[in-house]
Amino acid sequence: MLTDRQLLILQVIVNEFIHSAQPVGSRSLSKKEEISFSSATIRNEMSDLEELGFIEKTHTSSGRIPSDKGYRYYVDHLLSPQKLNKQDVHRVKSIYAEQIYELEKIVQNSAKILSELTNYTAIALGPAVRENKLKKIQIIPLNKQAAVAIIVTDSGYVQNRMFQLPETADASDLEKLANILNDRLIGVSIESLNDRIYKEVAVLLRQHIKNYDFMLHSIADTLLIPTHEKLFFGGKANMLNQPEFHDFEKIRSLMTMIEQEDSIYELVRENRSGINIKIGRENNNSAMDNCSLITATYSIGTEQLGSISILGPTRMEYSRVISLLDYISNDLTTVLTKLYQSE
Amino acid sequence: MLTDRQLLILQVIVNEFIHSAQPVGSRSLSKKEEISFSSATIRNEMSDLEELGFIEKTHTSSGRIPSDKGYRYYVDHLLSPQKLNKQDVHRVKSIYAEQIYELEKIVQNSAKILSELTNYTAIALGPAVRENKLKKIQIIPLNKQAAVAIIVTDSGYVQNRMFQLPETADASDLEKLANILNDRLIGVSIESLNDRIYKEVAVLLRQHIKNYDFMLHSIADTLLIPTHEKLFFGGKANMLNQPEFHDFEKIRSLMTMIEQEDSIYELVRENRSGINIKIGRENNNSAMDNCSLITATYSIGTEQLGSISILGPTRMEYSRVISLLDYISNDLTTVLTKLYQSE
DNA sequence: TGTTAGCACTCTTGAATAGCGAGTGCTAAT
DNA sequence: ATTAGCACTCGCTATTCAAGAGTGCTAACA
Repeated sequence: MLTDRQLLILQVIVNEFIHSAQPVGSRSLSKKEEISFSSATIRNEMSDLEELGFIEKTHTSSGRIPSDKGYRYYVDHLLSPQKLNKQDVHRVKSIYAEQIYELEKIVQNSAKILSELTNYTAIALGPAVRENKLKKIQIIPLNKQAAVAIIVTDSGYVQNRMFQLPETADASDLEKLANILNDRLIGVSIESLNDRIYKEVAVLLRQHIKNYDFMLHSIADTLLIPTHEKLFFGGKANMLNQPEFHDFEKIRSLMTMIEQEDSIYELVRENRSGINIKIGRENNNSAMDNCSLITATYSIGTEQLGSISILGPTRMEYSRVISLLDYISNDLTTVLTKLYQSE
Repeated sequence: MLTDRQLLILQVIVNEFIHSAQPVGSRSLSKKEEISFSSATIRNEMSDLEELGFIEKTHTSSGRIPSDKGYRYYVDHLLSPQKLNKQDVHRVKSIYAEQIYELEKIVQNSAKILSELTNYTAIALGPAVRENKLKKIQIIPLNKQAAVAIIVTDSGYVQNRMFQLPETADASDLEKLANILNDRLIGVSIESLNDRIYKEVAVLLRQHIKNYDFMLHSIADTLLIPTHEKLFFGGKANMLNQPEFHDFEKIRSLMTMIEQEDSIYELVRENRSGINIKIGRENNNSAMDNCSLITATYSIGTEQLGSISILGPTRMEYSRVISLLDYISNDLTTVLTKLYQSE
């Protein structure tokens, strides 16, 4: 196990590197207030810490930087929680300042504010309606060829999707369709709508509507949920301000990765509630080797809805980011619960 | 005026630079097939072209690169239109391959495909509903505190917006509200909805609904249109692959600018129908000094709806991009008109 | 035995220098 | 009017050099 002195040194190294982005050497460490022993002692300790894998050198005679393992230890054991200052809290509260009631907009806004507060990139994973139950479905005809289906779920999420009509459809057909759907699908989880339509609704459609086949596929397609929830970003360009990304190849691979929603989704689909931290290679994505991802989940009541994450360099201000994310996600949960929980 | 030989040289310089991104010198020019005179002659001509402002040097003894003015002349007079090849056409058609009927998704998809085809950044300005007429408005109650208003415009655009309810509101109030709105607002342009509500609807609300004041503001706020139409992007990271943006400051200022929707909107809100080309400083935005923006508009019927643009380096493949944009925007107009034009 | 001072050594960084290659402008010959 | 020839310029790359920061090791010290 590490001695107290080693822990202290590790902690100071990480803190220092987080703020300077420069390898930290024994001499500059020895000048720190909290450190009362000589640079030679520090060198010995650092040598041990390196052997244990907590810190590394960038070249033979450089100062040390924390390794992924070092950050991991720091995050797990050495982190002192930071209280948000008033400006931060005020800023977070401004998420709800405008009168917004759209769930997605609130989430999107959170990502924006969070990225501004941290100067890192924020990623919000939109509300998962997958397991929501259908509360209401309404059909509005648009013209001869198309109509809109409006879906309301039990957690108050509303979506409208357009679908095509068979040539022969008339107003009464649509009304019948709406009635059948409402009759059969209310209370059904969104993810199984498609299935249910083919299994239960099909029969009824056939009885009541001519050309039911076209209508069937059309409405079933429409109610298919997308493969993943929406992603919202804030501060995509912020990483350009981090010194570690002055390396052109690094910034390119990161930016290219961020553009591919699939890979981001892969990173962010984290289910454990609370705060999750992935450091550097723990993300299993070479473009993320120099990045850490901190994720917090938000819910309505007890039902976990989505997450909000900060993507920053491994050298990120863990303490601040964790505090912010924790605060925002709790806040978000409270607000959303109040706004949307069905009585 | 320029001599034929000068035009030829200008054209070859631009073509060459577009493909190599390297300043082009007299000797390499003289080796080109289409050029039958010596490098010394070319040097003289280039000297004249430089004096006229069409080309410039990067340093005293470098080859020449086109100036903004040079590109402008090239675009206006020297461009040979390029026919799309089969793969391109096929790719463009794939925009509509999936059965999508959401206007916004089609536009978004166009931006994505276009960015992939060009390797530049695509920006689509979403449909302007501003001048659309309200065709139908529907209110769906969600819970005690909130309801959704679904707005359908005459061009088939559907949107849902949530709004808050007064404590006292009951189902019959909402029904009344919906009736009043439908009675009074159908045919009214979306941009003047808010106004009309305060001027006409207010009186009626007062007569029929208790606590009408809260309801009035709530629904009026909800129907206020956003300050600008939605923007969709494709290939934001593509510019990282352009050699001119290996300069860190350039890429940072560009990326930061792209993140600010307001400035993009400013660039893209171009009303003339057809193809619009802005080269380098013509964009009046220092982050765009090394970029050109080519914009094409799309419509439903004769009503101009939005635009789709390509943002690339000034050294962009104008001919190809123009052909693509022209094709896509026409296609888009045709498809949308067929899908959405109200009969 | 743990701590520290001292020292030789390593490596990065930035500045200075030189040679190469591509390109220009000018002049004189065609 | 065109072109060959030539001196000159500038960017690019490689090399060298010194300064500075840091390390590891050894020997002395409390």
